[in-house]
Amino acid sequence: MGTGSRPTGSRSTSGYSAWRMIADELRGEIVGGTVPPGSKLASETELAQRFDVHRHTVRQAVAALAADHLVVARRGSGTFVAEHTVLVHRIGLRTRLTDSLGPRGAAASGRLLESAVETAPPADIAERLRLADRPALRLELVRSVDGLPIARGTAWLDAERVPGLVEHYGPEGSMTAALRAVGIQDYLRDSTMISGRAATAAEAAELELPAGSMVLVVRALNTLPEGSPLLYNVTRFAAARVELDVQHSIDAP
Amino acid sequence: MGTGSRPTGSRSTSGYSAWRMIADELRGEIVGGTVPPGSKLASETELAQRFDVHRHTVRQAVAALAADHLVVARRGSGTFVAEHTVLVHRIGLRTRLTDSLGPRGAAASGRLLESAVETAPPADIAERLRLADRPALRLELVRSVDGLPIARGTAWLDAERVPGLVEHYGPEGSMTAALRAVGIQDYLRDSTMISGRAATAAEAAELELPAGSMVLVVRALNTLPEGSPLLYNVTRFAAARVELDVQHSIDAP
DNA sequence: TCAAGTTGTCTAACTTTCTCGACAACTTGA
DNA sequence: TCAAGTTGTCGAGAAAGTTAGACAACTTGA
Repeated sequence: MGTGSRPTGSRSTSGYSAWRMIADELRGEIVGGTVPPGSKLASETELAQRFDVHRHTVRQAVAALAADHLVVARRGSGTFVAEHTVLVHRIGLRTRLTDSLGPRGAAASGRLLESAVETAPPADIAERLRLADRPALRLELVRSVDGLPIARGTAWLDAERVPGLVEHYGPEGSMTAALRAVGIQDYLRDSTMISGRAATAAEAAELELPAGSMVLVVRALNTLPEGSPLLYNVTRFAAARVELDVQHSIDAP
Repeated sequence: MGTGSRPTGSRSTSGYSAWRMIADELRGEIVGGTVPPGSKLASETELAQRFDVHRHTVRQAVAALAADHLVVARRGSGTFVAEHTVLVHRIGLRTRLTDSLGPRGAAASGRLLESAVETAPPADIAERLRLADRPALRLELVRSVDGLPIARGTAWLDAERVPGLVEHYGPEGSMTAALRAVGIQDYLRDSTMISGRAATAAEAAELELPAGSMVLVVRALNTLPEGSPLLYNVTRFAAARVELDVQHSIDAP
């Protein structure tokens, strides 16, 4: 670290560079609404004074925000807060990833990375899907909007209940459509757990995120209307690109 | 960075130190269930080989995990995955922060940092609470469990609708109890938005987190049973300590 | 046209991180 | 008891990453 006093966490700031902390600070103000979209950010000189660092350090922070498409720098005139383009993912009783992606949902596309039948799935998966000793079907998925990856998911199903599912998982990558093709018309969201952490290297690569980016981990169990478990999903959303909208009311699809 | 090949994001790994990436990797495996609680982590020598770094670098990563109470190192025998102690926060139609904190909810305590009547609240707040030109009451809160801060919240209310609320917000810090004291018996969760980002310096300090830690931002609007808005909450949870449990079914309080 | 203010680029100095080696302290099982 | 394997500690050198200062290129408004 440098010499001056600057925003400092309570402990162990070590290894977390000044420009990163400044970027976090500015990001908080931007997404928190303190600096509205379209407005001009304080100049690099002013920000350097405010955080008591060299202008170049501020530039690095601003560059990071620009890489996230949060701001746009224009030489000669200034740096401006971009229009917020976070996607909104609805979570409700009848959540479908495909049709839940806000205004730009049309451009969404899913891609099946891999599928496999696991004869010995992890114990927690087997328990949640009440597999007993039946094999599990595992799907590895990536969902993108406008060419930008949004989420990396792992889906688990009872392999014997959804024969031929993989063949029906088309290029648009709709789980709902694939399930319909194997005779399952409707399913409901049973439970949803949400947590957050830093992305692993593999996740960061697959989501085209810089190292150390945040992911929102959504673990969801979907059941058939009569209650038996059908689909267990573990989805890692790029936190910088997605916001989750929890639906409480009795479901308006 | 060093010379060897190691887990590397798709772009801009710069400034994100090797030990941090290794820590993210191990954290992903631990919370993802690949390495179950109680099991022994690979030895520092093995991990150094696996990530192609010096043992000292691995030690720094493991030290970070130990600071998060995710692992416990025992000299002579090894490093072990700790029992998971994340708190579970339920989010549902009748969510109350006070009574939603899993098995250890009893030890929870809230603290009022500051309260103020804002004659000119932010536009988005005024709109959500349908304030017109009435003043808003703003409460700044910190919630801790076992002495460890869990969440940092900002609550907004219509100041004229809840006169004397602050005086009733006791040392246990229950919003529900305070509202009851001013005559509001029941309220419902209307909408909940969840996002994630790195903590700002102030948030990290208040939550006693290392710089750059992740927060889950939950923005919730609560209404009276008849539908008029009552309480707008912006709560930042320490992602390392809390998991959100979304309740979909018709509410079992 | 010009001055002031802005972002972009370059080179150099600095600080931190990472590497490397060696040894100590402790636990476990043979 | 002992050997093997583990985490803990120390010191010093090398390689990054980070910060700093000066100047160029561009925009805007007077």
